[in-house]
Amino acid sequence: MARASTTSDPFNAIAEPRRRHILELLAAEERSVGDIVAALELNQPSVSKHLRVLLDVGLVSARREGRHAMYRTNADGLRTVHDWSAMFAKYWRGQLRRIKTHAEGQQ
Amino acid sequence: MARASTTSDPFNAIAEPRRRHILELLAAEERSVGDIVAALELNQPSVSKHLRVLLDVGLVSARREGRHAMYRTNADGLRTVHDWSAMFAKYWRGQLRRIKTHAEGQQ
DNA sequence: CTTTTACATTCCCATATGGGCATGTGTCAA
DNA sequence: TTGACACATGCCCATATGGGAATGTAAAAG
Repeated sequence: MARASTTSDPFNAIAEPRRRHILELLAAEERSVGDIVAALELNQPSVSKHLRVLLDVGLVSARREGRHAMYRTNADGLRTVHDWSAMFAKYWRGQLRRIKTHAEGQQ
Repeated sequence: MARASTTSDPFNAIAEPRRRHILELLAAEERSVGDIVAALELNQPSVSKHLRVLLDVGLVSARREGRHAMYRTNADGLRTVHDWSAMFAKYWRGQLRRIKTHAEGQQ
């Protein structure tokens, strides 16, 4: 078996740095493919392919406006990632330090 | 170009479901390879390879104890993932609902 | 209808797996 | 030293890319 598909889940989809950039770019505002191509330094086909992956896994939504394809990040799709990583928060050193600080404040 | 290396960053490393399982398993307590093999249903070589990837990217630490190799999750390495995904929190529908609820409480 | 614009797909190919199996290595026991 | 035990690596192979280039397609313009 090889590596799992990028469209199998959000974790695989965001493994690509460029896809993370795209998600960051489309988080605040809807953008056309051309805007993304201009913002990142990628060829149009590459951007379209990445958007396809993100669309398949549900991390972006698409809308057609005339000749323009408008994309937007579906932030809810990233809750899975956030929740998973949050499980480890209590083991962070910073967290322990915070707990320690809190405990010292109690004295 | 193909997909980036699994050891290039935490995002690529956690793209594998089995590696996420391993990280969950080793988050609370240090464990030997044999324990992990028993806990997950994987062959020993597969587990060792996944641990190698996690070690290279810094998501686990290893220690030698006699014939046993003890591994433990380095939770700090997941802060990158957590922080990144947290950027999208303000766009969550649940978050908006919470803001709305909060606003209603203000009235 | 033809052309241009804005994307989406397809092809080709080098690269990076991840699993199964075999083998090498380090450590403790006899 | 020999043998068993616990892992780590190496090999082989099917699979899934991701980029570049070329091509297909939908929609507005002329």
